[in-house]
Amino acid sequence: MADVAAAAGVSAMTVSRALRRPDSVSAEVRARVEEASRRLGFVPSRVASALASARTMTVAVLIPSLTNAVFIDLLAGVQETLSPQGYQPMIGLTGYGPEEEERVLRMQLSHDPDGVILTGLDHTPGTWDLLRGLTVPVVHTMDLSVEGDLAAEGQDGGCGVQAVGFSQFDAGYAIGAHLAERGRRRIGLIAGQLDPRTRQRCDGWRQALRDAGRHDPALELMVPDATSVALGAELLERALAAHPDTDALFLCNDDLAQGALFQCARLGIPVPDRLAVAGFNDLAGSAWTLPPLTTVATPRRAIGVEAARLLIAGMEDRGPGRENPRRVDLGFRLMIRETT
Amino acid sequence: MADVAAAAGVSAMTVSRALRRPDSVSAEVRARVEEASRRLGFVPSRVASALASARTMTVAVLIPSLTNAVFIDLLAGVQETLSPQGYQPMIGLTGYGPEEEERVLRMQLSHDPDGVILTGLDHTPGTWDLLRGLTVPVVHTMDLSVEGDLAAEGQDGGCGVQAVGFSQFDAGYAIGAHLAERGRRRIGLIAGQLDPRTRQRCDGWRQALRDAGRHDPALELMVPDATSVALGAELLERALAAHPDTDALFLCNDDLAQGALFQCARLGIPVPDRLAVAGFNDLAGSAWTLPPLTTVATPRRAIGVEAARLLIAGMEDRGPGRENPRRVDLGFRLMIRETT
DNA sequence: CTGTTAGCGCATTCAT
DNA sequence: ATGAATGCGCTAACAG
Repeated sequence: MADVAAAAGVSAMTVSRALRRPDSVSAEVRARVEEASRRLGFVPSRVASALASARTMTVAVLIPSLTNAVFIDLLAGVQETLSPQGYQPMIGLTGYGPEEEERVLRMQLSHDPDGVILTGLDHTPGTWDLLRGLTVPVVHTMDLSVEGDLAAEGQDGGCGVQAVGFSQFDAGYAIGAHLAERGRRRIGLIAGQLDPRTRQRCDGWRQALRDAGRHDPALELMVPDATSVALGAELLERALAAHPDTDALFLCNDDLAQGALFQCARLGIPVPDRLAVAGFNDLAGSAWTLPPLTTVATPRRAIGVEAARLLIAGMEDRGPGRENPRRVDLGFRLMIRETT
Repeated sequence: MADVAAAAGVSAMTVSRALRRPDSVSAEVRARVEEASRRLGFVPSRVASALASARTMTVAVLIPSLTNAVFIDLLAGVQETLSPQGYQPMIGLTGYGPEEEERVLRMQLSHDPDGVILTGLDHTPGTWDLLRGLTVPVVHTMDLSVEGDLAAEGQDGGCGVQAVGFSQFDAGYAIGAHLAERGRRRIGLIAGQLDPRTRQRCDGWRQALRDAGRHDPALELMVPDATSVALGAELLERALAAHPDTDALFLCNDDLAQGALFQCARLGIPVPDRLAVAGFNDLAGSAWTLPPLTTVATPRRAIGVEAARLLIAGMEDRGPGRENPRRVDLGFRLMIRETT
């Protein structure tokens, strides 16, 4: 920067200003600085800038995994919103574990991010401690649960928690109610990857069936494994073997549902005539299965975009306190297609 | 750090040492420092560390997009390898455009990464310039093409280029040869997302058909759009409408192939009896389609892991020059299933 | 094995 | 609108 300053015949400070806020210097000086800067191939050091200004222009983004398309979409929304503003997302992978999340968060915080985006509201007390100690904005995503909510408020010491997402419970309820409305009587559940959000969906589904007077716990098949097409195929077979009279199934993620659909075709089980099938998330391809899959479309990308927006708002205004607690519900859409 | 030093009764320098290389201080001092550090909740500032030591512990990772599972897998391999070593990947999205790649790279470089991982070998001259000017290791991935290779060597001024991947051309050739061996005579091609790697696959396929004396350019359907299940379904219909006698199809990515398979089922076209179908990449679900999809399994994750390993090797030894140019071919596997 | 000195490259704060 | 002085928090280099 000193070299550029010398070349432009100004002080280093003026170079710094000219490059960051061009209209804070005279037009003539600006031109000279820009020319010199370009000619010398000057690239400002963000590290030095960060140390001097206490702004790293990075944002910590913690998600459970890269193998679930849901979080990729979330990430894409975050990235496309932060990047144009000059912020660099730093990905942290928690592997669905609150303890690992705390560990990863600790690592990320050592980079002094200007903001933090987390998945879910289920964090360790240690994580809540860390978050409470931060002076930068924090946004939680994907989860808006009432229980988690209250717990969060409590944990966060009444300081308020920003969250963007939708009600997993309500979405699960919607699917359950839809299946019941279709006149199905033996409605089963297949779930994998039992994180809190999956559980809430299942809770919603269960409540809907109870409200319809058709809940049978025996028809619930829940396993801890990561969801996949292969697992869906396998679990469908297991579920039907155990309860051949099942006439509808809710699978907690579309990859499971797609696998189940393939397996139905293989086994010659007519869908939806003999078995109705519903998925969750409306993942790629779900509109094209045979028959097209009934599912719940979730606004993952939009959640990422909105979370990033809130964060930017909080990072821009360098006001004294943290901004107002806030909750953004982006809803969901029941996609009734042909498997139900 | 000064506070920790005071609490432990040592100098700040000793705290720094005790925390970074515990065995460089006496056991007693180490214990005192660790205790004080923990008690005060000290988290070293990486920004300051970076400025003082000229090592940011970050790595720039440039990929075309987050919507193609191939690059997610690559990214996962990179992340799982870098993260345990304390390196933080910084994702940059190029949108498949060399110009955008250069722009993004410039941004990333302002963060002073300790290493750079890129996708492909097709970069702008400006990008090559930037890379040549770096003193940190650079690894290119996914592409090992001879042409790109030579170009790269030229561009890089004989300095040598590190690349990890497989031969897209050979993989395409393998699929073409397989289809020909199966006795198919009217073998078509459907391709989207026409980046250099896709083109090389197509080139390989084309060469195989020529070698078999069965290449008909009329059966090639290439569109610039991003690949997807929906696009596969649509293009299958278009291809068959234009050339009803087609008896085999290579689709340049599995999502296209899965869509094509769905559409065949809808149109009542027996696979493989009337039409053989082959995909590429062996994406999730391809082993479960009806019938299971013949495709080429590509080592995306392994490429990410190996690229990160090479990078780490280069970053650890702070030797004078860049390490030896090197090329790592991780190969591919033809997965013959039932669609051919 | 430990401490001292100096400086990484900027931006904040104040002065002009 | 521009410049000078100062320090961000840590580590390299050297001394002891």
